Amino acid sequence: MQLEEGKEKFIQAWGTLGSSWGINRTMAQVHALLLISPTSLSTEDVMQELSVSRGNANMNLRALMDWGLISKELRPGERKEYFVAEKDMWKVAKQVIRERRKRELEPMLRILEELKQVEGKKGDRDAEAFTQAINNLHDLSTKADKTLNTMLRADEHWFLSSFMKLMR
Amino acid sequence: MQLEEGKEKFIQAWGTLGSSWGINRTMAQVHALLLISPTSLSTEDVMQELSVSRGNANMNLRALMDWGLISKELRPGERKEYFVAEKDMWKVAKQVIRERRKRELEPMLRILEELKQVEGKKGDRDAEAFTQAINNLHDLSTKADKTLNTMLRADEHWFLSSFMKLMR
DNA sequence: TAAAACTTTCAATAAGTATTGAAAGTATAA
DNA sequence: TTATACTTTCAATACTTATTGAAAGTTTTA
Repeated sequence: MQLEEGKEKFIQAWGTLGSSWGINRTMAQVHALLLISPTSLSTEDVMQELSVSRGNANMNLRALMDWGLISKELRPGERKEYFVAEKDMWKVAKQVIRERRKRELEPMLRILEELKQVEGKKGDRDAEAFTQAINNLHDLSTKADKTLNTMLRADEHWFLSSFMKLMR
Repeated sequence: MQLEEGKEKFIQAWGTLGSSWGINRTMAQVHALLLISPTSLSTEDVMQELSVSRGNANMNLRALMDWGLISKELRPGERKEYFVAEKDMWKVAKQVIRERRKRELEPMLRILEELKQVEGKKGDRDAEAFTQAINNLHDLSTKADKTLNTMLRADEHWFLSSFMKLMR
């Protein structure tokens, strides 16, 4: 396969994967583009490469900054802003985990804690099933939260070798 | 908080969480409804409780079956089909991991393998950055795949206690 | 201070996804 | 076999989310 075809394919695939993870397609494509780019790119470059409007490029570049997946790079003597992606995939994965934990897991934990306070007549099957489900879910979520937290503190070597060895 | 309000809140929250994970809101809500129901429910029950159409209820119940998160329950002497959700949250989590691994991680691995074959002139920075990114990603994905595979074989006790102890 | 070079916003619109409901399909019972 | 009790399908439609592009905003340079 030729390089251009490969790039195209990768950008497409990353965009599709993003969609099934609740990430807007263009955002994932911009990320893919920057991941495989040896140099930093401007908004114009992104518009050009992906054939998207200025507004769209701008909005998704900002979103990627919010997620901590890319950063601005200022070239001396130039006014335009350029963007680079973090290239270390383990760092990328950790950052995504960190953000989703903050944006989804933690709010869900707060809701589950609130729902543990639900009152139901003792002996009511509905109330018992509810309490049971909420408690189990809260328990699992708490454990997942702690596990993720630990993973995030671990470095790649630890995660990928010691941990792997232990697991097999 | 009263039981009814709690149920409502949980169904809403689960639906919202689903959306940010690429899962259709109604599907997540049907799942939530069954998770907190002490008895199995029919399509009619689901339509009633969530105020959705027959078509919608049917389609999402099927999708949940495809994901292996709920199953049919036939009541002796009744023609109608009833559905129950797996209540063990660890099993639920494992099943979701299993499915997403199959539906997303594995296809992505196949694509990355294909993209490792991309030809680029030696010394071309673009080609080198591309190859580098693909290789790193393939490497991380393979490791994640193996780790998930191992996790799926582990039982709850192992995962949540031995593993947790080791991690801290 | 004004013009130029850029970035951001946002209302309009397009594109994508989910939902409805009635009709068609299927299986059981009479 | 026909009627009944369900389940499934799917074209039309509603709803949600993403995208555009022009205008407004901001910063730098002359």
